[in-house]
Amino acid sequence: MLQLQRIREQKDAITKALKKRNIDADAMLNGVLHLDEKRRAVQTELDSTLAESNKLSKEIGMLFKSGKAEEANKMKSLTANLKENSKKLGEDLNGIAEELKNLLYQIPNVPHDSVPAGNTDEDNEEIFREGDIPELIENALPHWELAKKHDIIDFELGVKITGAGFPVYKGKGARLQRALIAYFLDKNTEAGYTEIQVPHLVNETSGYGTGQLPDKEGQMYHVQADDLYLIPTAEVPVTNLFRDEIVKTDDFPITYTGYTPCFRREAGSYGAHVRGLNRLHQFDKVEIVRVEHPENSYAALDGMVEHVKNILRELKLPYRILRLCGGDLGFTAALTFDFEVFSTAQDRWLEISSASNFEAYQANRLKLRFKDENGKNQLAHTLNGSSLALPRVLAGILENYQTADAIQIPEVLVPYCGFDSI
RNA sequence: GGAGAGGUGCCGGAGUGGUAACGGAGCAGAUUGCUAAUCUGUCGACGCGUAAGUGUCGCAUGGGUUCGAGUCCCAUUCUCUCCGCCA
Repeated sequence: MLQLQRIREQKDAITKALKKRNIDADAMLNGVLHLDEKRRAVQTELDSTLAESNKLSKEIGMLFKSGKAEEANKMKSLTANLKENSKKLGEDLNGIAEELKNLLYQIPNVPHDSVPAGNTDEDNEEIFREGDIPELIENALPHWELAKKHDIIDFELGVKITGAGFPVYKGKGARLQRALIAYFLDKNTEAGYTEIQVPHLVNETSGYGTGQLPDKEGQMYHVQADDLYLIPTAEVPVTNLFRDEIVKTDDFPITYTGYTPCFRREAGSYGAHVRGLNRLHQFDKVEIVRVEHPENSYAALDGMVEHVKNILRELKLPYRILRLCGGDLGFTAALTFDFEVFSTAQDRWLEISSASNFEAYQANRLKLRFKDENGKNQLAHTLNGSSLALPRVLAGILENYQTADAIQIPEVLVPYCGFDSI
């Protein structure tokens, strides 16, 4: 969430920036400022009430110690009023703080200056494009038909044992999944990211820490018996490793990579665009997460973008990079670059990676801080990106590498697969 | 799942109703050719104050009892040990 101090100091600028998300935040921000003022007034009053009653208690203690029980008992009566007041003020303070917090939870991150205004993905700004779109054979097939033809993914079987959106990978298909995971992890560790394995279920606090809660409550699978959530992305457990931490400046940059399955309810999706691998309830992803000094976070984001470019180059997939517009930007992000691979057989772009800088928005919820040169605690910046999400990479490979009777395996993956065609 | 023990600051660790010892780490300042050592201070959150300062809160979490709670009571939660079950 946004820092109160920032709202106090830059309210107008924030309102203006949030317009790029098509949000009129003026009323909410005024509400925040109003509650903040109220909260501080109540706290000041509560503090002085408590200070007085602490003082009296101390005196009573001294009197008892020196045997003056009668005087002490007399003083006790003085505390009754204070006690009543402080109880009431305490309740007020809690109520106001709660209200303030709930309001702050509803305000999304402030978009970076470079974020274009816009409503939908059509307003995203293409900033880079690379790779040749291959000439496909005649009667080229979309990946779901290729998957069936070569018997490497069985969607019906997944429906049988779980439901739609839970594919079963078979034979070379399964091996290719494993190969992609290993390849991505190797590329990331080569680039300096530390490989990590994290739990696939998280508690509620973690969900709040990275901002999935309360904003996306209905999008996560919730295990009610144990009140745990299946992770929608490794971002949640990995970033939450640093919840309530004060890191050292020397620790920067903190860089992790991890493979996890991701679980998303995708309530509300339908139609042709969710066919095959395009949108799933369970999919695999290798994620990169960084914790950075605020001064470096945008350079780090550029670094992540370069890193993902390299991988796509090696895979020889045609891709483009988009700067997301305000309307398409995630709730917690300040700036996001999406990577899209061109799916030749479907004749459309598929999002396969997304790299974002959250600035201090997540860190504020996480209480993830570092000590600056003056010994003051400051919020760090968090970033993450996929490198990469498997299903659409797989879709891109299947479609773009198809031949009349086989699918070629990209050269860099051959050592990981142990075969060069399907 | 059953029984027991426990959770104190960055770490270790004392503290059975009178307002968080002590040790160590880190940081800052002082001091001494250097390294090191020594001394002093500091350590989380939120207020008030231009500032120096100063107040409140923080002993797993949330309540309660009390003039006063780390300490007593209730609930929740996590960890450890033993038993059971088990990849």
